[in-house]
Amino acid sequence: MNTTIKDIARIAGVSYSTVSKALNDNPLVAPRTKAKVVEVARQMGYQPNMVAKSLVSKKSNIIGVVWPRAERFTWSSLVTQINNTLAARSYNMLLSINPVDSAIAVFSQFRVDAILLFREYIMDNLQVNPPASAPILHYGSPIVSGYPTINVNRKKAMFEAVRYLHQLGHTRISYIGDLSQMDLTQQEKQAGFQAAALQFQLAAHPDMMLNTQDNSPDSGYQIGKQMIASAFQPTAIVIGSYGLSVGVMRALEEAHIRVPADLSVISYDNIPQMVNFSVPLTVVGANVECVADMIVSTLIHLVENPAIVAHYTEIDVELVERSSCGPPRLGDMSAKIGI
Amino acid sequence: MNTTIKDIARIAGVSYSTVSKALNDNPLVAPRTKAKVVEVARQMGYQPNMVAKSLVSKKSNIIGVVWPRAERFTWSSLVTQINNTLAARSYNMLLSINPVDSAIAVFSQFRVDAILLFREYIMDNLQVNPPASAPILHYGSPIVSGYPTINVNRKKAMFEAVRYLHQLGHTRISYIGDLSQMDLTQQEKQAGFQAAALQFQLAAHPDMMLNTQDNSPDSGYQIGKQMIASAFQPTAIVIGSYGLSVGVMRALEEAHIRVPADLSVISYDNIPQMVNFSVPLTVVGANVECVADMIVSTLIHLVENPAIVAHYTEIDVELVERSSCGPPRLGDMSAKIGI
DNA sequence: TTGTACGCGTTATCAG
DNA sequence: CTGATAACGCGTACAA
Repeated sequence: MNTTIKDIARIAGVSYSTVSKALNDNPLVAPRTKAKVVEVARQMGYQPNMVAKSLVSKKSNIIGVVWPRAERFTWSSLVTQINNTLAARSYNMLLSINPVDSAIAVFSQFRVDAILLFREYIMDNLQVNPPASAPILHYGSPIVSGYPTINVNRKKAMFEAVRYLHQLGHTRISYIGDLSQMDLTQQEKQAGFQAAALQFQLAAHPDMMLNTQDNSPDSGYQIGKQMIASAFQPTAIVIGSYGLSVGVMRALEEAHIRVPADLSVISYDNIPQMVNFSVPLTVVGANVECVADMIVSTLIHLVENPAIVAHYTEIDVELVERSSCGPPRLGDMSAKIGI
Repeated sequence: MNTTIKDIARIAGVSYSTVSKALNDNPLVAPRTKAKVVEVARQMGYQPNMVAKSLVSKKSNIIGVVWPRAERFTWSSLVTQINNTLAARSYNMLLSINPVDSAIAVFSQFRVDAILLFREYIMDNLQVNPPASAPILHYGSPIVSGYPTINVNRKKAMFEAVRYLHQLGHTRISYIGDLSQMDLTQQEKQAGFQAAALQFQLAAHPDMMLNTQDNSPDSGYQIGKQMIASAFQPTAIVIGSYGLSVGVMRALEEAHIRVPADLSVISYDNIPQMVNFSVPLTVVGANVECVADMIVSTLIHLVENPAIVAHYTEIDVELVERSSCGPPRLGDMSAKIGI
């Protein structure tokens, strides 16, 4: 049995309402009484029952996070960061990797203070029924959802990636990414690339846009080989995600294509793991700490301000220069392969 | 304002205790009444308040997981799996990546039903004070902690890895891993390797055991290069973790060492990502689903059985054969003659 | 079969 | 300053 304020009251010889006050730094209690109560509580190993606390205060200090897939590497560092930032503000995090609807239902039942919703696919149902009992913050998708939304400016990220390569002198640039219609975040990246291709008058070619269908290393590997063999022969490539980069880099190494001597590579996803390639990758993407800070402060704002109006916040990206990009090579790729 | 059973009672024209019964499939309520109540509840979008529920039932249906580091990839698939298994048994998971003590304190305050404790380092303090209000299950460390403990038999894993290589004909085998004294799980692996080295009379050499100090790809890379240049020249290597393998494989590729033609490689950590190397890695380690199942059922057992006795459960490992191991290269066959 | 009353551990509002 | 007492939403003996 856990000790309660009533137990403390009995031992300390006061009423339990006095104990409550003493333990909550309520000024309406004599310093001597307070000291005594605190001491007794300490001795008895008292730990406040948050369950009872939330029942009366209607606040749980828990943020529910709907996380579709924990294995998805790119987001695990973000979730970690969010948890840390949340802890610093004395909130706790309840994770669910169930489907959106059921996850929200569970969170509603536990009366979390707010819900953070990671979402990738356009077909995930957002019509929550019955409606959630807590404000929802939506992350990871560029559409207006009726909920407050935070999104990384992926379009701009890709635009900047191309601009960077263009400044280095590249004009034949390929895009390797998931071009499917389902995932809006992928579409944004694609759109950013294409806008830049137009603006900087890149060489156009049927094999310029390479569709991996998904973000797995395996698809990256397959499409990487396809890119190497294609007629387009780009001098630089832009890759849509970390997972794809893993596979593409494998394909490149197998074909003994040197990065950046033979081919410049830039990838989306600004995460530390990008250093762990045979050549550390230059990347574009939002800084994880930035995103976490933005998410957490918005979340807390949502909790504290009862009247929430839907809004859309865009997070800016940064380009992290490492060793995978350089000027275009002099001859073409096939000439180099013999070395 | 969320709807409560009192609201439902008013609309349905019954008392709220009847509502409670109807919603909990209590047989002491007429089918007609029950149907009506259920219908009203549905229409009003009623969601039971788990907070109030746990206050009275003293059960939260939450399992707290103390997770030192979410970035550590090896465990993220395990956590995912545990979450799924838990959900199937209608439990929820509260994650904390805070230090052990504070994480347990928070969980105690939320009155979680049980706590799962991932722990790596020997110096993490386990003397929880004040004591946790829920049973603790300890995972990931071979020592007896006073708590029920589940542990993977890493020693046997490494032994089997060596046995496998030995059967393939190898006698000069190196171990690349974290040999520091702090982390008991790493020590177990090392001990398993050394026991096998003795049993199978492997060639001994000062450069046989290579200490990476940690499990980062970068250390793997450095030590990998060191191994390549060493006087020992093993025909096979055993790697202590996924992270290290990432770095070692990079070093191998850079040096144009073919796997398994020039060098056989086997690694600890039985996770799907092991396929995503230039050559899919043969591995040893516990099956993640197995571990998750064991952990979850033990957890639930702990919750349901009030009197818990400390015990120690060991999980068996499996060897997953892929393409990174073969017979020693020809120049070394002389060593095999004696067998 | 249904309704009443109490308790779970807290906070908050009043009297004293 | 301190101590009753009423919520908070729900389950559950027990009474009707």
